[in-house]
Amino acid sequence: MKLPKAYQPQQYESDIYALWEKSGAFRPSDAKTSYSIVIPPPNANGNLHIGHVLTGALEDIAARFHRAKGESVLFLPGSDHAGFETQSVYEKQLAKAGKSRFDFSRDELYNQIWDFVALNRDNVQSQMRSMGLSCDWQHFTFTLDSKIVKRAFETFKSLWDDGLIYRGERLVNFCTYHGTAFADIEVIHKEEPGHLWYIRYPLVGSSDSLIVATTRPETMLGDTAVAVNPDDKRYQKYIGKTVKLPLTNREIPVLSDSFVDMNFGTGAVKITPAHDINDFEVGKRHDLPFISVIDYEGKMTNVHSKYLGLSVEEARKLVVDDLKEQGSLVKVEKHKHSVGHCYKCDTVIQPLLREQWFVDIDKLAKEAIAVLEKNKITFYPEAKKQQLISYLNGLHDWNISRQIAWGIPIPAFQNVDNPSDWIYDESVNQEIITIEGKTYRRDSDVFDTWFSSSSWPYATLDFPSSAEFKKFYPLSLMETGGEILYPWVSRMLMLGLYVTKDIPFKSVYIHGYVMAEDGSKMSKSVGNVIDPIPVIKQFGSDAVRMGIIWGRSPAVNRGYDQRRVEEARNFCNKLWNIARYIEGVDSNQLNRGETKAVTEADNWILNKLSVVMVNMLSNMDSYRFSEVFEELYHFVWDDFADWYIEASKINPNKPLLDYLLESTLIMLHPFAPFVTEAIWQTLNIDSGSILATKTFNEMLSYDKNKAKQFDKIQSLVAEVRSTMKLLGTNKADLYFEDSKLLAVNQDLIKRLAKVQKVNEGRGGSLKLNNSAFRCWLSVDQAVTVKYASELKAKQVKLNELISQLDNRLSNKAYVSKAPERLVEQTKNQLNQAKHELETIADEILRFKAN
RNA sequence: GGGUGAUUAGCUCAGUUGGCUAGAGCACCGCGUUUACACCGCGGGUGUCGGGGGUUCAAGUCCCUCAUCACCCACCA
Repeated sequence: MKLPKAYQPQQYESDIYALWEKSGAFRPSDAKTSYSIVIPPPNANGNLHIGHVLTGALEDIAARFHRAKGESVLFLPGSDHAGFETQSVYEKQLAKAGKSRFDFSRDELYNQIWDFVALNRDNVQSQMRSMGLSCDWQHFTFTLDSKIVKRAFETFKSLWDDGLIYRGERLVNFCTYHGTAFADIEVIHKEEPGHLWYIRYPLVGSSDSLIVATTRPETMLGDTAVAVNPDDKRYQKYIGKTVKLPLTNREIPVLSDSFVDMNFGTGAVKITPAHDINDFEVGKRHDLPFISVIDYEGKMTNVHSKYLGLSVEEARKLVVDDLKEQGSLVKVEKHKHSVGHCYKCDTVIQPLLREQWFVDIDKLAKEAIAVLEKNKITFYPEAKKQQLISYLNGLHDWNISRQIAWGIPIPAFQNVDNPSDWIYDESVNQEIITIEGKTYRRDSDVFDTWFSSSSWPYATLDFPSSAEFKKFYPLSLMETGGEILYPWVSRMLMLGLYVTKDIPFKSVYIHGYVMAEDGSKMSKSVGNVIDPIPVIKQFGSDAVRMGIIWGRSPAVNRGYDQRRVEEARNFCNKLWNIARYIEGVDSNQLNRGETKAVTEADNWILNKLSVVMVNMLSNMDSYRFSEVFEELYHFVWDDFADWYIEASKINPNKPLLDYLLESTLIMLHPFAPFVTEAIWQTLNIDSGSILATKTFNEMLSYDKNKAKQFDKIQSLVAEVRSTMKLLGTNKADLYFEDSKLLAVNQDLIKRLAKVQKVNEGRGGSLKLNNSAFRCWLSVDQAVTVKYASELKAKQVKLNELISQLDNRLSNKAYVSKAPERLVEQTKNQLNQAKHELETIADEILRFKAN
């Protein structure tokens, strides 16, 4: 025997992966039909976690499945520089060494992070190999590779040329700790308890005053107006008047704007255009001055010297104290409100004025929505499509400037003598350039990561003219997690449509999260992140993959469950032992040479196999990974091992066993690539070939009637088994009458049903009533008493069923409206139940007579 | 404030266009050692499909409503 008793994954996995790579098994073939997946690149800065097994396994299953269908598959791996994410990780390291980013220039920092990332990149790749991912490593792409950078530049340029990019001074979400701006989506809003301060603003030239309510009193130092609703009768007389801003000498206008909610606070709102997004809009509409009173470090600026340089919190306290002292503070209420925080360091995000590059989103979003509404892209689950549409509908212009070092520099230069003169230039390795005698300075900012990664589906394929782009674009599948539906999927769609004039992918599959075992979210700070590598070492890569995808539906979060992994490990071993059994079957047995079905069982298993194959093809088309796996699992374990192999011990058909094993290995390979290949190689099935490149077997023909005969044998066996268990005996003989099928299969039934003898002819004291045959069991008189009570219970149940079926059939509406086959089926059931009931009634009478 | 999803066996969850007496794995109970496998085999399920209402011949599945939980989005000063 070449196969040892149990499958030991550790002994095979790395050799097998090396074999695959060496043989070029993962290179796209020449086949015309193509299938493509580009991996959502994991961060290059750390380790993969167990969630990556889910995403990787799903992609790999799809890739291997399509390879087995004979398609040319491109499964492209990559890793992500992950701009700000990675910089924060690196900054934490710096902090440990007692340094900070301010100790270095941006270029120095960039180079350091480059080295830091390079250390980790191989690690991630080797982890992906451990998971068995069948990626084409020759296509490996890093998000700072020149083709990705070049694509970002060109996209920026064409957006600029088309007037879809502008530089503007707008309010941005600014983290004063990290010193950079964020897109709206990167800000985490939290509901927090706060206060509502009511402040009196006296009218100029009158003893009257207006009272405004605010949650951020310190920003009053930057107020440039007070606004009321034009329909608010209380305040109409004040519109156009002027109030005096307390704590300052400034006088500011009272104006009307319909954005003001008459029912909130006092109905009069202080307007701080430089520090509040609504106020900013009001300021623009009414042409107000913009006074920044908070700087990029979160300190007070442009204010009276007593507040200058204070933090926002300190200033708030002092302003409130001063207002109180002045008598301007009318009252304070407790108030819950939503506050934006940096998603990385939790610092309160300040809306600050800053010049940034913005993408005008309107047209891009509209086109994306149109494509979605026309169902050009299939979503799994479908609900995600509608969510994406809603998101796109509410999208604001997109700030793509980041004030960090780690990222792709923005290829724009500013005229040092004329700040409004910006030009596009790709010489970003220079800080200063001279063109036509004018000196320009490079924008020191870098692109938002999502701006460059939006091109991932086509930049990786060398858009626009490569053969690969033509063959593999749009991608067949974008498989990713729900957390990046908005930041990434939406942008790949918008910019993909803009750049390539085509959808970037045909399907989007959103997986759920692998939660911790108790159902909570895995997080580094809680320390409940599961590292897949030790689990793979313990149970094998296949077991972890199958254990994780098993029973998971798209977009449903679910805890990691090690028991599933153990079960999957057992399943690998089951498969191993099926192979081991077949290996040991004497090849000089019957039917040597010709692969065809002979017995009822042979036909039956071929029928099962073809049903599984058909279902697999259709279910994989709609990415029902778990259903496909579960069906294969039950085919292998229940049908193949428990029934067919057991039956084949009576009538061995070695060529058919070989065929079944081969077909099963091919079908299961996408789910369990290592163990299937290990068996394939060890037994040298199909001399020297590699399973990973095999296509599905042709289905053998079989006789459906013969297959059905085995169903009958199966149910007889099941009835004998359960009856004997019920009686608590393992010693019984089976008698039968009038059945050629049973006569031929006496040995088989004896073995499967575990009776002592099978005899043709009348005999035995206990009639079986479920099966399609006239059969009796001979058992001791003593145990039949127990059986009688069981029969009575069965009688009750059958009566219930019969009346149910009777009712259904006497319902005219059912008979006339339900499909014919259902009505027919119901009739058959009724007849069968009645027949069974009669048999049981006879038996009960007989027992009474005894 | 808006939106989405969930609620099915002790546990974790399937159940696609409505259609067999609603399933899987685990757990649990019993029996078992036979040409592979104890990481095994055989047998064992009385579930108000969250509550209520509706549509239909037929509802776990479609509609309405209520309850609970989870997540997402949002500029109420």
